[in-house]
Amino acid sequence: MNETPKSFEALEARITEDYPSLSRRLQQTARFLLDHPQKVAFATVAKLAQEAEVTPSTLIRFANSCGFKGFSDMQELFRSRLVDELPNYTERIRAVLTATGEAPDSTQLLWEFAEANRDALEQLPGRIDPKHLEQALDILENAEAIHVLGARRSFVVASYVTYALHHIDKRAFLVNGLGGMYGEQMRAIGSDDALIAVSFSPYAEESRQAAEQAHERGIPIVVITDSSLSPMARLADVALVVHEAEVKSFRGLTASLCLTQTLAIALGMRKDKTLAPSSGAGDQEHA
Amino acid sequence: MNETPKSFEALEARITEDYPSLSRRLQQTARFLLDHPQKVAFATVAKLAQEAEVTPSTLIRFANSCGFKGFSDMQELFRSRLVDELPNYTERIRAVLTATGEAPDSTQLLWEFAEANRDALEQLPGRIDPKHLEQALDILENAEAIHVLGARRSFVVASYVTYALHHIDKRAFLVNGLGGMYGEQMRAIGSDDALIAVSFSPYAEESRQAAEQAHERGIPIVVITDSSLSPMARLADVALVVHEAEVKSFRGLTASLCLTQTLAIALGMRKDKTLAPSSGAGDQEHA
DNA sequence: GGGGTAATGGAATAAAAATTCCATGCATAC
DNA sequence: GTATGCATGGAATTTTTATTCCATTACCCC
Repeated sequence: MNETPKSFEALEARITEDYPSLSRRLQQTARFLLDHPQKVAFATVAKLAQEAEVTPSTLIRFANSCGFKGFSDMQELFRSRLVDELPNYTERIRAVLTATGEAPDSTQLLWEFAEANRDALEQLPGRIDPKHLEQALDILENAEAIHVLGARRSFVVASYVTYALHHIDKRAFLVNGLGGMYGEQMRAIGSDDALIAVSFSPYAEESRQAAEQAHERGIPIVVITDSSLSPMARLADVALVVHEAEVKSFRGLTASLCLTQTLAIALGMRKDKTLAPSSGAGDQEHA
Repeated sequence: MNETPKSFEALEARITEDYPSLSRRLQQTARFLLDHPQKVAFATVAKLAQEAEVTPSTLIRFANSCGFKGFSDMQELFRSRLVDELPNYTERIRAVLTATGEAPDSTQLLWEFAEANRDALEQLPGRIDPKHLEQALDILENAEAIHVLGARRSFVVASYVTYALHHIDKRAFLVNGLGGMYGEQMRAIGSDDALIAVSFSPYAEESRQAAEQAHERGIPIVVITDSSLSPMARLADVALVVHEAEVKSFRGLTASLCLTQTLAIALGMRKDKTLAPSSGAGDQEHA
């Protein structure tokens, strides 16, 4: 047996290394521990065992297999890790920012971005009108298939929406303009389908044109954009307006992703409710 | 006796207020608690008593005098402080959630997602090792061009990275496997280039193979993944591990996006510093 | 200075938690 | 099939930790 890890990082490395050779339950334990170091620091063996869905014995065995005398011994490392971390978020940013020269610029930046995006997310739910959200869901629910349009920065969101829709078993197509075929892809939209158009400033012309075309055909359109003044908004049956974080003139996407994630899961829950009123939406794995 | 404090802040206020009227030992205890909240969160009554140079009984008495049922009860607040920092937000969610019938499910869900993603973002900067971040930037800075690999859910992140890199005028290519040409695209990577591989559970086999191939060729690899147990992690020159929010078995992407955003901008700032030391990174528009 | 009151320390007790141990299950090799 | 070895769950045990209680001390008012 190797020597026992002396720091959290060492433990992490050790677990990573040993992982493949561990038994099923011990692997399960390993994953839980690395995924929830926070909880491990505080909770008791019994509580953790319950959460990780293993028995207390397994936790102890795991600790032993890492070379610790017992679970408590291992827990020490999880705790020491938290002690190093500063308690208050804003304080910590300030600490990093003022200690110029010590912490690298990149880490300061990471704190700034995280904080800015957190702000954006905090404001998001309050700014979205519940009525609009429901209307969007109505449209999507009634659609035979959903086509998703988004260029440049919006492409990221569009591809995520498509991915998420697939996961709830909703037919979805990403209008990606591959081979310069925006027009062709848009014409392939059936009359019972719907369109989700994502568009952020500076609004890509090709997206606008494509959306206009769909609008003329009477295809229902849900627009996700960053301003109600967006040229897309007036084409929309429902427009969802998202304010993104901005750091160093660079806009984030977290709020939009959060919104689209919600759209997809809410849609999934509606489907489940229709099909089997008793079950939840929790049956897609690792989505 | 007043009611028991429900948050660490409330407790702090309460102690401050009561302080003058406390006995000598209790004052001593109060000072110790406020000076070392960190320790209080973790240690046992006996240990703390020793450190504070009072007896265990005194600690218990103190907790009781603040209105708690026992010491453990009070310790809860010291712990919760280290874990979650905003009771306001959670309260708001709960308010929305309990007012069932009024707000539609979808809006509740939006609040949940926003909160979960905020959590993920809160933990992100503390979990990323500044050294790793710098190493990743070193690799990217020295690369002639950067290739970005990511399938399925990771594709969203990969395409965002590519987009962001273009915006800081770094040559970037998205390895998208279009036409089933993963192998071909990977072989097109030059010997002075670098690879960013994004991979989340369930780890896509095609990504692993592609990364393996690059690894054998000695191409520097930066991996962005959700667990240090990821099969990609061992191929990496630097592995950045991100914990994403999870609601209803559906994982978010906000933390990963935030991290990649940071990588791109930090890289941009380095370039600017090299070219014209006086200016910042703020010259790309609406990126 | 004496009697009372509140504070304190420490030992005894109760509660909770960690750990051990064994019976059972499961898979694999023969 | 059967036997063997490791993995697992759960109950029993031990250890640790929190709490209570009471004897002692310090302080204050009379």
